Amino acid sequence: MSKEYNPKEIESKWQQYWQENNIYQVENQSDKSKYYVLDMFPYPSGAGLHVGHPLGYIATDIFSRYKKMQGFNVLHPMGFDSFGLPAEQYAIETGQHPAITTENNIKTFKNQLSKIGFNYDKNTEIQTSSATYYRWTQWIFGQLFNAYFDKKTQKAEDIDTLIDAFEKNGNQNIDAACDENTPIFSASDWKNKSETEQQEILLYYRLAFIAEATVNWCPALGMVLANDEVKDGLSERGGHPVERKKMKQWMMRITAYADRLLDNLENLDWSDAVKEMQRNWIGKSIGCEIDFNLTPLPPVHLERGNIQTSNQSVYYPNLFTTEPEKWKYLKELARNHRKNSTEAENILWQELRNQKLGFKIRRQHAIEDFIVDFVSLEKKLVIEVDGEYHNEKEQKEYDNFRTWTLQNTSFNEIRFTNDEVLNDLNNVLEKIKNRLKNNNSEITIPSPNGEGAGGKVQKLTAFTTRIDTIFGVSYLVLAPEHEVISSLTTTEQKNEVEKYVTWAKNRSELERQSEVKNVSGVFTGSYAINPFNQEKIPIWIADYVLAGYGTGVVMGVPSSDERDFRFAKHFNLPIRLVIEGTENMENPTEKKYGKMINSEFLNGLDTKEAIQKAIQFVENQEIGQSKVNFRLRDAAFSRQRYWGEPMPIYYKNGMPYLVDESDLPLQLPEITEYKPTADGEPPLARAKNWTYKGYPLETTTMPGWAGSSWYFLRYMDSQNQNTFASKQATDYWNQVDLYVGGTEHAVGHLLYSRFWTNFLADRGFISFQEPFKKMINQGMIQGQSALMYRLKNQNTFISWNLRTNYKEEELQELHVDVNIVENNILNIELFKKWRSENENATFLLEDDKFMCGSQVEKMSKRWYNVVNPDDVIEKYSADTLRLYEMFLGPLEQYKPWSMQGIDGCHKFLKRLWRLFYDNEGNLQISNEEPTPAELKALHKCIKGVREDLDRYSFNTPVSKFMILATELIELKCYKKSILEKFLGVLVPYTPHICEELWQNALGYQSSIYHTEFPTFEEKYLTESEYSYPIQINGKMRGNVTFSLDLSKEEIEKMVVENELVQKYLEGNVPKKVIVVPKKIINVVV
RNA sequence: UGUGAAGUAGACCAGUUGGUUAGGUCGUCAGUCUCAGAAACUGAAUGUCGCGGGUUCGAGUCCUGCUUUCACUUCCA
Repeated sequence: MSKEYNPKEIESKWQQYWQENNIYQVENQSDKSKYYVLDMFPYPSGAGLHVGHPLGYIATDIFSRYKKMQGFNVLHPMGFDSFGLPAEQYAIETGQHPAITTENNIKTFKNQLSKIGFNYDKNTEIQTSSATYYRWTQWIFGQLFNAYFDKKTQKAEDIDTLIDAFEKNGNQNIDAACDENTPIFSASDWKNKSETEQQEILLYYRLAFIAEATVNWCPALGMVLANDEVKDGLSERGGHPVERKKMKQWMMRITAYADRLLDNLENLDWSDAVKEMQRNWIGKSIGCEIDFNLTPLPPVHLERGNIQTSNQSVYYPNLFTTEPEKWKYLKELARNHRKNSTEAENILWQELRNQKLGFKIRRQHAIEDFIVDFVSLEKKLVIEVDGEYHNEKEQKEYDNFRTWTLQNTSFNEIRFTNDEVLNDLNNVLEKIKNRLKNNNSEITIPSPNGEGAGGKVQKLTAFTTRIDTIFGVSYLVLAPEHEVISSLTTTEQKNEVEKYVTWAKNRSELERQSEVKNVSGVFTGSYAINPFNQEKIPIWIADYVLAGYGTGVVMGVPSSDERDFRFAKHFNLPIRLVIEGTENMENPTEKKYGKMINSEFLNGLDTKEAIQKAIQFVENQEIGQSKVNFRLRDAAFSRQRYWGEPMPIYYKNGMPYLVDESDLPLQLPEITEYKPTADGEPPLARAKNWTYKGYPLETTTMPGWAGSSWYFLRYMDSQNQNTFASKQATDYWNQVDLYVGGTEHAVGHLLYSRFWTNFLADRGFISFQEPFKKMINQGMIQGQSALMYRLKNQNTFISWNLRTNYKEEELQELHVDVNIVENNILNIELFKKWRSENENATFLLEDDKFMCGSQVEKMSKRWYNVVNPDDVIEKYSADTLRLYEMFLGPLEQYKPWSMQGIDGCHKFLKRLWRLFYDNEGNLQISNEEPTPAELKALHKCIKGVREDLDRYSFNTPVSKFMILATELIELKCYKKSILEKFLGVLVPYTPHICEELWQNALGYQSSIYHTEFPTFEEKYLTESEYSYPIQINGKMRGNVTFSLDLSKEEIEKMVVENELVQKYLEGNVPKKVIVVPKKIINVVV
């Protein structure tokens, strides 16, 4: 019987053979070292696979075969993330149970996979929607419900520990991750609470908890989405608009793990891109919260003067800054003060009097209840000189009270110590001058504090990471949603503010994000006081401030923040430079770090020092504290859906309780319709008797990421009935050694599964914190669409290169099915059949062919560029498909699918076949001893392939196989000892053909899969002689052969004497001779 | 805006710590086979390694500046 390479016959044969012999079966206990390879959990969609899907599976299949042949016990399972939206949507539309659709889809999926030659241990397969699986998803949920996070130990602990602590000491000494509004209570408070009240408190601490939260509600999908499921204000799935809505929700306290999730990234062998995305998503920023007091409305009785400024008349208090009644008493006091003034006061007075600084300064002047040292009534600046006693606590309080009062009267205050005046008078005068110049009292509009919300708002707290720039603050901005807005808006500004807030609130998330560059905002009319220099700064509202981040209040520092800069420019607010070197810059925000200037006690410090010193000041003054902020929010866990895991929760007096472990799984009930109920309840509300022990059960289900957050653990021990996976199994298999999948899960699945794994480790169920040690993100395979032109309104198609003969508006560009185009040449017959209207079309040809154009875009049905792997296998073979997908390029890279190269791979397999069988199909294997040249070619290949695979380079071995085949053909080498090693390195890539040749051509009785991966031996690559390339001045001039036994010096000597070298030397003596053994010789003239 | 990746023949990719005349596949061309074509087989040609500087005996590889492309990200104070 003659033997041809007939893939159809051999491929199905061996697929069956492997299956029957169960050669992929995994032992769960072994003395061998383990290796765990995993593909990202597929969702079995109904659409079937296209050629891009198996890319990662082929790579992992190759890698697990490689590892197995190296003697590892390899776990490489496959299963299905089978809860999900498409099946449910289909159920809503057709009434068919999602379980049935899902089952069918999985069947198709598995069928397609097995055709490619993948084989998985059947016993390990899991499906998230089967009760034997989700029973444990529910159990883990229960563990999360019964746990809280201790911040001191940075670990999750049993909730009972917390209850014990409450009973003994209340919660004063507890440092745990909890709700912001958790009240403080004592042990007796706790004991006096009812059970319901106690449960309510516990919800503030549980890692799985219910809370009123603003969620992303998608009305079209009828469900709540997690932050990572929303893109640009639209749902990731389906692209429906998403709105913010307050709802009671199950949540996961992932924020408790923010620090751990961030720190652990360090040790993961993942791409920098994904790590960076996770870092950004967690968004840790270390900063400082700082209070800004508001300037209140001056008491009415002070308004007795009238000062004419440039163009308007504003009321201000004049000389008489206290009431006549008070003045009677204060007059005496003031006189005494003048008589007994300190040395410092006297020295300063000499410099201030007679308008020496350009303004009239008064001495010992009474304001309200106080007598101030010096004052400029015109600029409303009070100058105080403090004696020693000002450092005492009581005096400090008194001073603060006075400062407050002065601010009430719209006076500003500048204060110096005796020492400063005595030792550094010039500096003091400089500061006073500056303040007199800058104190812009003319525009002062007093804050309405005392009106509106009853004057309760006395301060605003801002969050900043750059407290060092505090002296550059020229305004405050609030988010439009901020609740204090109404109480601090002045009557004059009320209309404008209301208009703006309404406008800003009605803008969709999408608009807000896409119009980043548009500056908008409105002034509230109120002012706050910079606690560092008592300066008065206006308070604005702008939508570039997000209510959900920090405190919703930003201190505007136009000189060092891009957005603040734009804002200040737009609204003409002052820009104060605080960093050295920004003085002459058009945009000072381009230099963000450096030495501080114009910043009083921070001057001269660099950014880091200044931040520390400023935080110290803030904390000493008790006007704020250093604070760490995260962008990460707690994750919404409820879905108003049917096709998901039911929560093992029932309600007693409105409080959630866990279903007993022994009653798990809580089975998904059968219902007749999968839509929400008429009054908006989730579909589970339709279920009959949806109760537990007479209490109502939770009606929302778990999100898609619940099941996929721990599936890699179940694979380790998928049949276990007693636990989610035995400790023995998880200890043995440990982390996933190689995880392959797309980048689209960068912040969703990959963050949640890290969270759950960390949690399970904390609770002692497993002994490692991180699920995936090494990850490779495969690039997408893009489609290559075929394009053609048709004359508008005519049934005439134009071959591609003839299009230039027509005007653009005469032509219509169309996509054509790529499966009927080969090498850009259209198969006209098939095209006519493709669409009935093409039957009678006219074709204008070039060189008797109809050419198409091509374009790379996403592989999608819409563009008719989907290539189905089944078709490729039908036309070529599964081995060809596997080889070619790897050959396309590096795994991580995005690359277009093109049929152009696939021929080459197919030809390679045919050439391989011909090494075993001659043209007539006769076996031509010989048992001769191999020659050194043959061994060298083989071992060069083995070495290369091993090195490539060890660094996860899957495309490069392919070309090494091709080179070896070509070399062996050239050498006419049909020797068994060489060819069997060749099959050994090749079998992970093309298992079918290799198994066939192994058993039927070479005559082995058992599977090639059980052989060892060929090892490389250095001795075949080393030679006794080496033909050295000779360079003269770095240029190649020829080759000279030397024995490898010669020393460098000997070679040097011989090189110079060499004819060839002599020719180029032209009688000169070489300056230098470089000999690199086994590499090169370079002669420098 | 930031982060990451990448520019090597007509196309898609290799090129490991600097070291031979930069490789593989497709395509192109020629030959064998054929009445002819397709297929198959055999062979050949094809490169300013994005641009400019630098380091070195020697640079596709290291450093630096510029430039182009792609992916993800994007008001986080």
